[in-house]
Amino acid sequence: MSGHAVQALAETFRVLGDPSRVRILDALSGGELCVCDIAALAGISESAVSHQLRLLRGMRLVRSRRAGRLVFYALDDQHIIELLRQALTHVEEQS
Amino acid sequence: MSGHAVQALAETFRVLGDPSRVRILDALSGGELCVCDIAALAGISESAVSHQLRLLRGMRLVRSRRAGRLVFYALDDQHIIELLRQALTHVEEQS
DNA sequence: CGCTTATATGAACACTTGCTCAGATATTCA
DNA sequence: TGAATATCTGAGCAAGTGTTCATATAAGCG
Repeated sequence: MSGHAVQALAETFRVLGDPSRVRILDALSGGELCVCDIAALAGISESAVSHQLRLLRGMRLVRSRRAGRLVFYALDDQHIIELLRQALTHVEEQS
Repeated sequence: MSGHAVQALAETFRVLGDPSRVRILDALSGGELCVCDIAALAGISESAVSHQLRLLRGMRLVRSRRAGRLVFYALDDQHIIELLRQALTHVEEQS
């Protein structure tokens, strides 16, 4: 495996390796949501959600769309959701 | 998704979210190796490898077997390798 | 037993991370 | 325009992370 591939792999997993981001992505797996609804569903402050969304947007895992005062976010990387799903079956089998 | 599942998912991804650990798991994907060979293949100091191997062993991702002065490590979780493989195709398609 | 080699371990340190808080920006509506 | 609402942003901080270094443990061998 090339050094670049190692870095990219680790970076991908690192983004998924945080409970808040997992919650956010899970919330978005049901469809587009505005920031305040993500915050409510994930149980995180709106500021913290906003910070994380910026990170996720930077990594092209989510995309945003403004509608008036609201900004809607949606998943923008089907592979990531596949990874989440596969890992979920893993942790469920494990315990 | 339950709170426990979120925690378990994030923990699983967090372990994979470090270049050294990715390199170690990649080295082991070819089969059982002793600590010094893992260190040489992954390009990490033996001490650092030992620390990471303890973590990986604690999470049941690898298992160890002593043979004289050597300790051989091997992958102990096929799901994790599947995750690595799937993520690898992801990062390759992405760029 | 002493010497050597392989691995494990603990402390210390630099660096990163995710949060909160305060304030900025953007948009709508009266 | 001014007030209200939604989101974003930067600074600061407490907690966590991965490494190195020194040392400990374990096993083989003379």
